[in-house]
Amino acid sequence: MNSNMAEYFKVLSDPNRLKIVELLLRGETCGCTLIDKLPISQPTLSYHLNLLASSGLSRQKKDGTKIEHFIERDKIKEMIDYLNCLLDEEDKSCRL
Amino acid sequence: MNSNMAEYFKVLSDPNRLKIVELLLRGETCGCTLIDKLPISQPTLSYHLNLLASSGLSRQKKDGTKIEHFIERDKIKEMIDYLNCLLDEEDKSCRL
DNA sequence: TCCTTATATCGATAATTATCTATATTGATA
DNA sequence: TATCAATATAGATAATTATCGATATAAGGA
Repeated sequence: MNSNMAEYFKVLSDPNRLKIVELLLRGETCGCTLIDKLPISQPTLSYHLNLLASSGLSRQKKDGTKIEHFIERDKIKEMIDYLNCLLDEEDKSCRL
Repeated sequence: MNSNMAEYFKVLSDPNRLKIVELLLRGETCGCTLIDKLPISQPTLSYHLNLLASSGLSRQKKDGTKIEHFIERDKIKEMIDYLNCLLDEEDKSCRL
């Protein structure tokens, strides 16, 4: 169960990337609007958005010259399940 | 709310450190027993255990020559709350 | 007091990371 | 086709990170 977890946590471990995740989950979809809300350059934003996608935590959809980004909510849920599992002393089926 | 989150995620983002957290939550308390279950040297283990404590995710208690380590379960709960908050579109009180 | 066990510190290092500027590519539109 | 907007790539870099071996410290027990 924890196979990908360290990697997922790593994705959320950078403040700017975490902010990006928050914004994507609050309605933003486009790098072109994210860029104005972050203290980073466009190439750096591109780097983060790619990292997000290649970790599997987001999915991309091309729309003309734009790219729409969507957080994979199920992956966040997996993280929540994992953490609950960590805290759960009873559930032996909770394979770590 | 997300003030410490990136840092907490960073603590869990290293596979060996995550394993340490799992072991501490499954009954281990001592570096001296952890060391046999991890593919790292004693100084590296010491480094991770210190990082864990200085992030606030664990607490230490001296016991003679040993040191007992305890995960702060409330901090893990905070992480769960934060992630739930991320996914929750309704709750406006969920300040990110 | 010496030995043993647990832990910490030092110094070094290879790898990774987040960042930048400059430039290229891609696709839509005037 | 020339231009513009969005994104990507290249190349460089400073900072951070996880790791090690060697050694030091601290505390308990024979």
